[in-house]
Amino acid sequence: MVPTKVKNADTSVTIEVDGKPVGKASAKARPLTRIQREKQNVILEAALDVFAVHGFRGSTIDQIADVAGMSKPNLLYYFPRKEEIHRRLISELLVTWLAPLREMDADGDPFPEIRSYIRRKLEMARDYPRESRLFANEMLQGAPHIIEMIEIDLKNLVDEKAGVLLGWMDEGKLARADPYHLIFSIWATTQHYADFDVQVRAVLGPSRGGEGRFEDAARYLEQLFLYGLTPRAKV
Amino acid sequence: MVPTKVKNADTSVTIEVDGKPVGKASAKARPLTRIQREKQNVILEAALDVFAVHGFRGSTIDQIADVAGMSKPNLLYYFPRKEEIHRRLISELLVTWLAPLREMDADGDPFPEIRSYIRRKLEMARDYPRESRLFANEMLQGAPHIIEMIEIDLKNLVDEKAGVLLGWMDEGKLARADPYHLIFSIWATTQHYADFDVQVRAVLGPSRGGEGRFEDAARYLEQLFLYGLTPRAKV
DNA sequence: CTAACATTTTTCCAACTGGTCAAAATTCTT
DNA sequence: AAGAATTTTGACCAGTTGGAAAAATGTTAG
Repeated sequence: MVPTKVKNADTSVTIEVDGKPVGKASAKARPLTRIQREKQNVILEAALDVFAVHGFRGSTIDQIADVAGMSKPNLLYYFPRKEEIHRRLISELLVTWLAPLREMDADGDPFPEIRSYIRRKLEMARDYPRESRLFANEMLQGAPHIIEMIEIDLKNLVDEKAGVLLGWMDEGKLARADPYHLIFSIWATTQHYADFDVQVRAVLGPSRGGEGRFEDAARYLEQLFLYGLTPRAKV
Repeated sequence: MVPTKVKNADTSVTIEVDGKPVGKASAKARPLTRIQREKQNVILEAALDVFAVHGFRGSTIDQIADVAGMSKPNLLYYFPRKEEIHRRLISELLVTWLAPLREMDADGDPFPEIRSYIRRKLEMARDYPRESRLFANEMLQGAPHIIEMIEIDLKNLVDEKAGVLLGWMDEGKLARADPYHLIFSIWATTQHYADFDVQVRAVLGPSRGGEGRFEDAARYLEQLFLYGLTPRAKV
């Protein structure tokens, strides 16, 4: 009874015995060829385009293959199922997505730290809007594919950073406020510029809806998080 | 050549002449029967459930019919096409959605006004999360069905309210800040609790993720918008 | 150059999709 | 209670969808 290699192109090589899959065989997995690496990236790029707009169910393999410039069966040669593509995108995403928060440094001072956290998130909204929308789509659906990661990895990270924020508050360097909702409000206000981009642009109009809107947003948010909207004596 | 009534069940009765639709005939439209009103509502409810999670393309008539507890052809008797259902939901939505902002009163004082605007939006996130998600889904897709309404009605309303905010700033009752981004930040922070509900709950954990989260959010946001995060001497 | 492997294309399929239609069942009106 | 109108159902259809299989074509290490 000799195991049979069924496919190589996919990252996760499937091994069968008597026609039944017996799990990944990392030992047997060959290194990806040049073409495999390139094509997988092309596909993931295309899939990001499509999934970000239509969500998982609303996207079709045909659509993705079309954007990727290849035939559907050819695409399926690299990712044997639609879910596989989505899984890859989503899991890569979470790492990238949490990076800015990870960088928030307990040894720094709260305002520079929060300020640059907001900046980084805003830059991500500007430079990676598709990723933001992919994430938003997943959330809207109840995060079916990443709920455990959210409940464990994300929660742990946020718990830790909430602790950092509380520390700063104890030192009197930061106003006392719910650290969790503080983090939520940073997420919300920054990702809004990616997820609701159409609305933002439509409301700002042609004159103010250009690239400058991110600078305006950064300035405004900085003020909001620093001082709120209470008028101050003199600036 | 006598016009023929083709359907009555739909709100928009179609009249045909020689088999070609010649537009709505509000004159001929009979009042909806009891069953029609009831069933249409059942369908719209079900569709809201489904569309809010899966978006337009990702939702199927079968799914909606299933949730509505009727057969697909029966559902199609009331709404002859999928788009019709979606259109109805979306257009009803926009009216409801803008109501809280409309209520912001130029003659009031800025802080009570902004404060209750935030409360109202937060209540909507709590009580109408499906509507919020339907809206978010539409935005993520680039608002294909409501772009003109966004560009005209919404923009006009926001322009007007931005004027109100600027007025308050001129009077020195409100810190000078970009009024458009101010409004965006209220939208973002409040709708976040509907659209990213899973995440919020997962991060807060069972202890703090209960219904109380909306009260916590309200308290936090109030502080944020009022004073920001700069520590104040004494509360 | 060629055998072994990787890639691509062609063809196909079963399940699902949005939607039609006529007949049957129900409800309403008189 | 009967006839008319409305509502519901079941059978059906053409197009789309995710995916399988195999043949055809490319690529590359020896």
